[in-house]
Amino acid sequence: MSDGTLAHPMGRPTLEEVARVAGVSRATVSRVINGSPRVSADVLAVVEKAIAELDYVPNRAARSLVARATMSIALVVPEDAHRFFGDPYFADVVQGISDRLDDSDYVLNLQLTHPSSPSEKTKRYLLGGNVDGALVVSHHSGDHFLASLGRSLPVVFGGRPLGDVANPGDYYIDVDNRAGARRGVEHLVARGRRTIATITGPADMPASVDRELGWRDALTAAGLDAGRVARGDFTEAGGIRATLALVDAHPDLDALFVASDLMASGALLALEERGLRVPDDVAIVGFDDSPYATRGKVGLTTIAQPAQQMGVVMADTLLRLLAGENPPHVTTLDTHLVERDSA
Amino acid sequence: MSDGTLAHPMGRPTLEEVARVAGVSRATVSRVINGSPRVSADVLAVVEKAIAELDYVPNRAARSLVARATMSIALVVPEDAHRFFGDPYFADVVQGISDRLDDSDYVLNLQLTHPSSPSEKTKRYLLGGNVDGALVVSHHSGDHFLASLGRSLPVVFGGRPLGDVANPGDYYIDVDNRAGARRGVEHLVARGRRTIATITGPADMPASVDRELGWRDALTAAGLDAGRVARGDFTEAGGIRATLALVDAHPDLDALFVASDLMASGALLALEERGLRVPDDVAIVGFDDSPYATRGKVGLTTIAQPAQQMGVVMADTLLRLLAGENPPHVTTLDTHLVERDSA
DNA sequence: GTGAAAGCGCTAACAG
DNA sequence: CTGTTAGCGCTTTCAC
Repeated sequence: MSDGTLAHPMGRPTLEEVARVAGVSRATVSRVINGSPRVSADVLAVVEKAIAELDYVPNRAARSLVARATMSIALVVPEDAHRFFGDPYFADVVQGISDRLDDSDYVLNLQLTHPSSPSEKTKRYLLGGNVDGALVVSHHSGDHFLASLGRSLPVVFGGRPLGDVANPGDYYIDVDNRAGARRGVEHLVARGRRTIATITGPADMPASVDRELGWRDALTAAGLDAGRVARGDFTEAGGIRATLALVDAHPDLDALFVASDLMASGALLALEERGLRVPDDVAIVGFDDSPYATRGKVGLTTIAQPAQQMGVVMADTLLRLLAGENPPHVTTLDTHLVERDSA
Repeated sequence: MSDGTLAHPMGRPTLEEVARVAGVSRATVSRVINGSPRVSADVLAVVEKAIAELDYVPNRAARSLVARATMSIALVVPEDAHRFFGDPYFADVVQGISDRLDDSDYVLNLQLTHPSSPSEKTKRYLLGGNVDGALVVSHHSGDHFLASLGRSLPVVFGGRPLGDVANPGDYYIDVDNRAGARRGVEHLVARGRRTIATITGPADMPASVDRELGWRDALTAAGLDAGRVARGDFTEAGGIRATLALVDAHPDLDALFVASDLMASGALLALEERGLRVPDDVAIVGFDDSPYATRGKVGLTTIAQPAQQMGVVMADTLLRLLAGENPPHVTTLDTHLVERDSA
C-alpha cells in the first residue's frame, strides 16, 4: 500500500454500530435517520446521541440500492466548455441549480458533452440508470439524443427547445424573451427613438427568434418600420460586424436593440469607431444584464433575465418530478428593464 | 403515479437475468463484466451476447456497496460561481478534468462552495465517504477545511497552496509561474525595453507572488531596476486603475508585464485613454493566453499556461492515487510565450 | 473454468 | 412504538 493511500483507520461506522451503541435495533436507527414519526422521544434522543458520537453518515450506495434511486442528477452541458463557462449567464444558472440542490439529498453529476452528439459513454451513463434525472443547459437544441432523452428519464431543459425537436411531454424553463425584447424596444420608443434596428442571435436558437419577434412587436405597435435587421452570433466580434454593417447601410439609425450584452458591448466599440456617441446619436438596449453591461465606459441599458432563478426553478421542477409531483411542463420567467446610460 | 414519472416499463435488467438468459451462474457473468481471465471463450461469447441483448448495465450502487468505493470524485469549487465560470482558465481546467475522467469509471460531482468556508453539508459530503477523492480548483487557498482535507481523503489541488496552509503530504499540480513570468519579461528586454513595470495579482495568491518573482528575476538578471510595481486584483477594472497609477507615477515607462490577460486588457484601455500607443510607446506582455488576449484591437503578447493539461494531470494524479499508485506530490507544468502585437 | 453461498449497509414489510 | 426478517444487485471466497 502506497503512502498516498489515506484509508480511514477503522472504517466508517455503520448503522449497525449505531444500533449497538444506542441499544436498539437497526430498524429503529433507520427510522430516526429517515425522520419517521414512529419513534419515542427518549429513544430518539439516545439514537441521535449515538449518531453524533460515532459521527455516523449513512452509506449512500446501500441506501440507493434498496431505494432503487441513485439520488444523483446529471447536469448535461452539450456545449463547448469555453462557450459554456465563458458565459456569465450559465454561471448563474449553475449557481441556481447548485443552490436549490443544496437543500436536497441529490448531488450533481457534471456531464460535459460534445454539442452535436454526446459520447457513447454519456449516453450509457444517462440511460443506464446512473442518475435519477437530468438537467440540460444549453443554447443549442438540435441534438436528437438529448431531445428524446425525456422519454427515458425525467429531464428538465433550460430554455425552450426549438420547435422541431421539442416533445410534447418535455419539461422546460424559459425566459419570456419576446416580452423582454418588446419591453426594451418600448423603452427606446418612449425615449423618442424612431429608427430602431436590431442585432439578432443565431437563427437556430429560440432565444434569438423570440427576441427578434419582441422587437418587431414593439415596432409594429408603435407604427414604426421593422426593416433594419442584422444577424449576429452572440459574440462581441459579431456585434461589431453587425453594427458596422447596420450603421453603414442605415445612416439615419438612432437606436439599436441588441439581443445580448456581449454583442451590445461590440456595438459600443463599433459605434465609437464610427464616431457615433451613445446614447446621443444612437441609443442601445442590450439583453442579459451580464457583467458586460457595466464593463465599458458607458453603462448598458439592458433587459435582465433571472439566470440564477432559472437554475433554481430547473432544479426545483426536476425535484418535484422525482418526488412524483406534477410540476408545470413549461415555466416562463419574467425579465425586467435595467436602465443605465446607453438608452 | 403522475404522468410525469417515466419509469422503465419492466425495470432495468439485472445481472441475474443476464445469467439466466446466458444459462450460467451470476458469478460467471460477474467475471465477464469485470474482465476476469478465468472464463472460457465460448461462455464469454454467450454471456456477452446476453448482455448486449438485454442492454444490461451494471448497477453502480450495488457495485459500490460491495466494492466499498463510490467511484465518484468531487470537483470542489470554493469560489464564487461568477468568478469561477467567468474565468476561461477554469473552463479549460474543467474540460481537462472531464476529458481525463471520461476514460475512467469515475464520475464527477460538482461541489460549489463558499470561498471562505464550505457548508456543513459539503463537509459532511466530502468527509462522509460519498466520494473516493476530490479535486480542488481555485485561486484561493486560505481555507482551513480544504487545506486539511487531504488528511482524510485523497485530494489533488490545482495550483500550489499558499505556504502556510500547504501540508507536506499534499498533492498539487502547478504551473511554473515564475519561469513563465521571467520568460515574458526577458522577451520585453530582448525587444529593447528598459523601464519595465509590473501589475501583480492579489498578494494572497501564490500565482501572483510567483509571477512577480519571475518579473524581478528577469530584471535583476538584465541589470534593470525592479522598482515599479502596482498591485492589481486580476480584474479588468483593477488593470485599468493600476496602469493609470503606473504611467502617471512613471512617465518614462516603456513596458508593462501584467500578471493576467484580463488585467492586461484593462491596461490596453488605460493606455489608450492616456494617448499612449501599444507597443510603440509601451509594450505589454500578459499572462494566460486567454480569449481576452485576442479580444481587443491589439493582440496581446502573453504567457500561455496549459490550463486544459492542468485539468488532465490533476485528474490523472488523483486516479493514480486511487489506484494505489504513487504519483508525484508536485507536478509543475510549463508555460510558453505567445507573440502577438503588444510586445 | 464454474457454481453455491455469504454478505456489503440499508430499508421495508410484518409482527408484536 | 420497536424488533425480526428479508432482500436490493453485485462481488467474492470456497468448493467442485
